[in-house]
Amino acid sequence: MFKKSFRTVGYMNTASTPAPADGPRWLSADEQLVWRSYIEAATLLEDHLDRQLQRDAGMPHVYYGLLVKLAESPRRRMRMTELARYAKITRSRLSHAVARLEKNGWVRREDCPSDKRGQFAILTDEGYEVLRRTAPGHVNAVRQAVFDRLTPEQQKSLGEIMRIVAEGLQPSEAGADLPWLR
Amino acid sequence: MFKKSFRTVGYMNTASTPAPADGPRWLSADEQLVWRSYIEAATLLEDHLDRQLQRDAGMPHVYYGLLVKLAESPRRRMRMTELARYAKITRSRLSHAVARLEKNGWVRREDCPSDKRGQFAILTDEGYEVLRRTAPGHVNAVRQAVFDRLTPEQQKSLGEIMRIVAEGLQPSEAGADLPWLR
DNA sequence: AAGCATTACTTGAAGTATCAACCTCACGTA
DNA sequence: TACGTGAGGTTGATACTTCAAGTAATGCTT
Repeated sequence: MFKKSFRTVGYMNTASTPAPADGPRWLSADEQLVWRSYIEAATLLEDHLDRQLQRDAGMPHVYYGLLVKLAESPRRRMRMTELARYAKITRSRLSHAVARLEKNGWVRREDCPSDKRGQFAILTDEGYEVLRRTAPGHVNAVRQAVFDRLTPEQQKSLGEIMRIVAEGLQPSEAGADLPWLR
Repeated sequence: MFKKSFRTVGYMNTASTPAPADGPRWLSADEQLVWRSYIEAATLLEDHLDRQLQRDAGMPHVYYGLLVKLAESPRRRMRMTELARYAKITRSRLSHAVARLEKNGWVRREDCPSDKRGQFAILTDEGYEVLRRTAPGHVNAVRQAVFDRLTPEQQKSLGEIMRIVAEGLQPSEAGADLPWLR
């Protein structure tokens, strides 16, 4: 004898009867495998890169990303809110992060002349130097973990897929699920 | 006149000369775009699911994953180390996590009879109930963010890609880059 | 020009993650 | 049996993230 609803929690419904039309749409067995692979890879990858950068550059991956954005910006500076938007993190998180990077001497702040509420985060020479010194090792880690293992088609596919997912989650779409407000 | 090495930090070398054979292999423009899409999507997605679950289930995504693993295990229990390995997190992190889930009454610990060092993490009825109640909403969030936006081919491709990346980062391969020790 | 909602950003507290150090027990070996 | 090594797991300090609440400047509206 079987329990009536063996494994109906988590992601999958393995009961023999199909879910009711108005009930939850569980993930299929295939979808579930895809999702687990994604979670596992994403977890391992973020972990791996965090460790690599913590060891070689003395900062977590997100912080490294902030320095990169600044390095790519004109005059190596960016408004706090804009930087937060680019890095896909909250302004609060950025505030704390910049505070820490400032302590390291890798970033400094400067008031925005045209908007007295505004702040620029600016990559210092020292910060640039850290980036220059550690970038090769980091790129290498990314290569080894991702690009060297994928065919060109897979790389292309990954790009398309992630672009779609990212677009669907942009805060710009925040109101898109509240159509009654439009 | 151009600076000699414009933008050689971060991920890309945009200088007109190719990198020396023994120098860092920067990401190509295409690779860079793929990588940014990945980082953005992964950041946004993890954030989105964390918020969704924090709001609806009172716990972060990782913790939810632990409950799911336990729910799927025989007798709803798993040894700590095994659970950590499945969830791709460190034992230390798991220890802290289980301590918190224990406080919530969703998990309890039990000594392993055959190995006095060992501990089982066990999903309580209350924990199971939380899962049962919140799983539909979570699956829905995953669907909306990922599966509903991808074609079947893209889903398949995503699964393959992430499986490859995950495999490359398994701790089991930890010694693979130390061939001189074999 | 005086409200008043909004934008830009910061702060502090509480939650979670990481790292190294630690304890206990298991197991092979002498 | 005693020793040494390693496995299973926890702990506490420190770092990072999140959330809610805060300050201050902007700009619209009347």
